[in-house]
Amino acid sequence: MSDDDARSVVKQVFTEYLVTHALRKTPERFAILDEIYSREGHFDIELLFNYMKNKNYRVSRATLYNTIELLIDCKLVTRHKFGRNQAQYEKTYRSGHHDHLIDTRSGRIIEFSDPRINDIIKSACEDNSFILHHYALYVYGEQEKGNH
Amino acid sequence: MSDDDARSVVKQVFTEYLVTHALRKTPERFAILDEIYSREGHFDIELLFNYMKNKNYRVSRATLYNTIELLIDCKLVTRHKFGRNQAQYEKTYRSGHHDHLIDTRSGRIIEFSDPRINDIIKSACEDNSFILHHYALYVYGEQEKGNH
DNA sequence: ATACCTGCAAAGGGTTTGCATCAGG
DNA sequence: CCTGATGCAAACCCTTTGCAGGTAT
Repeated sequence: MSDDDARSVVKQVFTEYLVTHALRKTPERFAILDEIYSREGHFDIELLFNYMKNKNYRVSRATLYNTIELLIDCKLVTRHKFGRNQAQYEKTYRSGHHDHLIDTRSGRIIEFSDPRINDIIKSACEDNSFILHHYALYVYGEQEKGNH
Repeated sequence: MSDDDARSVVKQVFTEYLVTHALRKTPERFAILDEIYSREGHFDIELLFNYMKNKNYRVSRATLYNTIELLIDCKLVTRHKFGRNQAQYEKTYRSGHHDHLIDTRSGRIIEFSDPRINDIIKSACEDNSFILHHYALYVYGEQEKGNH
């Protein structure tokens, strides 16, 4: 599946979500989705705001906050609170679930994934009659110098 | 080990930390530590502030924020950012590591622990030459009604 | 035509900071 | 004594909210 294909699938998912919830398919909402899916890595609202401003696409911060909430709800975007600061976001579709090592000195974030985590989550949910929505595993520490 | 013993051990740990880092052993710092370790469950700064005010122990919020930072650094307290709101804290000494299921509807938090998580963290750190400080696993979802 | 949505700016709320005062070493 | 710590309040910053005007349906 090409990148363009992925972006059109994502657009479909969002469209269906909007229809199902009787929400309007405004151009801003799709422009935001497209901007997010055209980039890699983490971002915060301010960064997204600047990305779009630099393309001369005018969106207000209010709309960004509003739209990202919808995207989280339909699982196209994930929100993280790594440090003490503002929220970080990332696209989720076709990125596969992964977790994060956070270097507390540099703030750098390394992604990793381990298939065993799923089993643990599953049993924790079963044990507590819990219906999973999503999960996040954050590992804080420091990366040794010189090896990377 | 009794509760009182635990509290005195914790006080020792904190004292050593302060000495090592050439920080002052002020009465406020120990009063805050003691207040935290005399209670169970999660708390935020505002709650802690009120706890102490109600005991007629005057501490400023600034000191609470400052001190809790030290307690986190010496691993006597853990900070969580479950939702979008303010930080939640909990004492860590002798509570054993545990993780959290967060009911996104009610906000209720259930603790669980799974020994397998440790292996996963360890290998993730090894693979990335990462020196672990701490980690947190958050599982978001909804608890089924009627079973609890 | 009717809500809903957007943009703007102001309000909000948790956390941090500046500064004068206090007190531990 | 000297420097770090405290308390207070103001500043900060990210996020939310209110309102007037615009637009999807």
